[in-house]
This record gives sequence, structure tokens and C-alpha cells, in this order.
Amino acid sequence: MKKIMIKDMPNHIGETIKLGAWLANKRSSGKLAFLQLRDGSGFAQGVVVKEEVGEELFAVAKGMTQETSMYIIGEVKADERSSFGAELNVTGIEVIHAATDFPITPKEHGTEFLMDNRHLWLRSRKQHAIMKVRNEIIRATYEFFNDNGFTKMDPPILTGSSPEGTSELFHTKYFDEDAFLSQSGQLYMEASAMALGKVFSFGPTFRAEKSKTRRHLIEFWMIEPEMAFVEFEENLEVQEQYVTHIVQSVLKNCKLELERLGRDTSKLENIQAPFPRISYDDAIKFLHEQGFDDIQWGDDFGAPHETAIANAYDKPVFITCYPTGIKPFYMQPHPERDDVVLCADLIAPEGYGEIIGGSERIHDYDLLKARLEEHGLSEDAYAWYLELRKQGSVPHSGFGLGLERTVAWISGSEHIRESIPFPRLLNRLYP
RNA sequence: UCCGAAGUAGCUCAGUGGUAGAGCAAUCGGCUGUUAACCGAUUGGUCGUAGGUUCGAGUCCUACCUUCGGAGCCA
Repeated sequence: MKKIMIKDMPNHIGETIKLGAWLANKRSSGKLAFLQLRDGSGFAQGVVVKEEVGEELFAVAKGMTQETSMYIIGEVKADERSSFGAELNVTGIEVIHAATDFPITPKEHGTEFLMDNRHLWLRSRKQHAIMKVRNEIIRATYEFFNDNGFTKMDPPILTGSSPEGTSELFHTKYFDEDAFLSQSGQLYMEASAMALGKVFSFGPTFRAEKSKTRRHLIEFWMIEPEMAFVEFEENLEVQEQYVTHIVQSVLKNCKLELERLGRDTSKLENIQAPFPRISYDDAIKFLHEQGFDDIQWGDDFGAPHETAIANAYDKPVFITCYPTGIKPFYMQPHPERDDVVLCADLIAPEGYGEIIGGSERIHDYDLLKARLEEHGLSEDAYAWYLELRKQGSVPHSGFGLGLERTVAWISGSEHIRESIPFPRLLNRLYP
């Protein structure tokens, strides 16, 4: 007898098979029991008919508690009532471990309770679907960059200095030295791009910001491509093609999951490059026209401003060329203007906020050195980074995409904490 | 850090100065197609903590703790 996964059941109609499974839920009558089974690959219903299996096995089925683990044997039957077209006509059950008092019952629960039980919450249908979407985004990311000539390079997580002086960093000891957990691998990716041309990284980043919103995590995963000989506008084209690829891949490969999440897929089908662009200057004008009198040229956007701009489009929108004063030291100035830089943020639709920040980087040694000084950053700590501009420096650009915000947007999750297996939040390091 | 809301059964909540309640979960029983199944019964309480007002406090007052939502900061 063949041991298979639930997702493959439609390929085994009429066969007797074996599953390793957990009991997600059950319903029963005097002569029928419906077991809602899950095995990690999917969810399926097992039907136990008393007349067919006998008193003893029927009593076992009726008595099973939520999340009991088992090997279960039966014949796969086609059934239109199933979400994926198949169910199991059970003929044998071997209970492996009987669960007791599983805390997450099939009714409503509060956030704190679910977060305390995150290690068990992951088993639920919605969380399962979000993790599948997350995985598809990761898979499509590797596919896109591999197909387009990028090499994956892994920057260090322990660093001795900060790429951007502003954000709070997690501090730790490195033997007798001070070290910090990486909040971006960008500077190392620039060095990597000078070696391998087009590179990307995918790894965790850490920000000790006291942020407490539905868009913030303390530990989150970022995809950071960096490209030699690529200038500002080409950088935007890579971004819109990349985001298009991951959205379309999820639509194609996660149909069941998006349905289970209740995602409005028509909004996602529309996500096709090119994406609209609006300059910072025009965005300020637009906001003033919309009645926002709380923002002036030179201010950074708040969440309500970003949402107002995003709501004017049905695709992600690039906001380009921000004032030099509110952006990091390494961004290339606009060729015709001194007061703005060649950068762009990509704002997701439907209020999910900024998912990409990117820019062309300064490649002139003297200018970069001057910017380091203006920002009060130590030249010693950035000596290796400056030296890149002395050894065959070239125009180059890159960006960083926040994975969890992207997962939240595509899956339609209301909060970013559900888009990573074990979220690290302000006041939460458990489980 | 600031602004707002909330802490009552394992979970989700009601209870608005006078005997501590419901649904779900658990346990027992019933039901031949359920799908957050349904029906009946049973079990289950330091009302966040400390102090105060009152004949009497889950309810009113004060402080603290915790959580949630938002702001700032950012991806």
C-alpha cells in the first residue's frame, strides 16, 4: 500500500492508500464520522461509515481528540464537495498519539492568546495558506534572479558598523569588540556587485525600533539585489518586473490558498509591469490637492500620506526623487538638481505601505566621502566601502524588498505578524 | 515615548452598586453527508494586581501591570 500526501490524493482516485495525518476537526452522527485531516501538504476529509468499519474502529474515530496524530488507511474517492475534488473512505486508523486539550478550538480567539500559541497556531488553515504563499514568493524570487543572471551572495549578519546611521541597532559582544546585528546587507552587496555584476541576497535583518504597527517586525527578511552598470531607470524596470513575477507566480501556484484566505484575486491579476511613477515633488502637490496641510516639501511621508498616494492607483506606485536631506548618505544626486536624489520607494496598493526602497548609489569617491562627513559617519568604519570607489568604480543601483510586507499584501493579511512563522515584535520574544 | 481602548471559566464574551452568566472546548448521551455541524446533560471562577469609597464593589475612585489599536521611525 502506498503512503502519499494529501495534496496528491486526486492522482490516486480508486486506490487504497495510507496517510500520516493529524485530526484538525471532526463531526459525527450515530453512524457516520467526518474526520478533517491535515498532513502539512493540505487538508482532506476522511469519512468513516459505521456499517463498513465495525463498532470498534468507529468508536476510535468518534473518540479522537483535536490534533491527534495517526496513520490512516482508506480508498480515495472523487467527490465534488471537496475543495480539491477528493476525499478518503476510511478503512483503518492507527492512532500514534492522542492529543489532549489542544488550546486552539474551532471558534474565535484573541490576538494575545494566538500569539502565545504561535507554535500551534501555525497548524490552522489560514496560517498554513499564508506560509504557502510566503514560500511561493521565495521560490519565485530565486527563479526570477537566477533566470536573469543574478548570483546569490550572502552578506554577514554580524557587523561592526551601521549602513544607515539613523535606525536603532541590536548590540551584542564580538569577543572583546562591539558588534551589531545587520539591518541591511546593502553595502556588502555593493562590494559583491563589483565582483559578480548582478547579485542578490535573501536574509534576516534586525531593527531595534520601538515600532508597534501592523506593518513592523523587529526581525524581518529582506531581498536585496545590487547591479553594476545599472542606472536609476533600469533599476525601476527590474523592480516592476520582479514584483510582477512574484504576484503572477502566487496567482498561478497558490489558487487554493488565495481562495482559503478570501483574497480578491482580481486586484492581483491587474499587477503587471510597468508600474506608475510619481515624483516626490508631484506627490507633495497631489497631497496638498487632497487636503493634507500637515506636510511640506522636505518632510518625509507618514503612513496616511503613503496610503492616500497608493489609493490613487490600482497598481504599486513608485515615488521617485526624494529630498537629499531625508535620505541616507549613499544615494546618487539627481543629474540636474542638487536637492533631490535618484531613489524610489515602491508603495503597495490597498494600504499595505512601502514594500521596496531603492536607489542609484554614489560611485564618485570625493562625493561619497563628503556625504559621509555630512552625516557624521566615521571614515574608518567605511574605509572598505569608500575604497570600492577607487578600484574601477561604476554606476550601480539596487533595492531592498521587505518579504513580510509583500506576503501580507499578496495574501491579504491584516497584520504583518501572520506573514512570518515566529514573529519578533516589540514585547514579544516567545515562542 | 505619546494618544486611545481593554483585562470576568481553558477560549470568545455578556453582566451599567444587591445570589457569578452564555456560547465554544472538555466529559457523557442522541442523531446516516457533516463541513466554525446540530440536540440534551455534566464539569469548570483569587472578576489583571494593590489600595480606597460604600451596609454591600465584577460594577465607582486612585496607582501600577499586561495586552490591543494608532502615531513617530522604517522595509
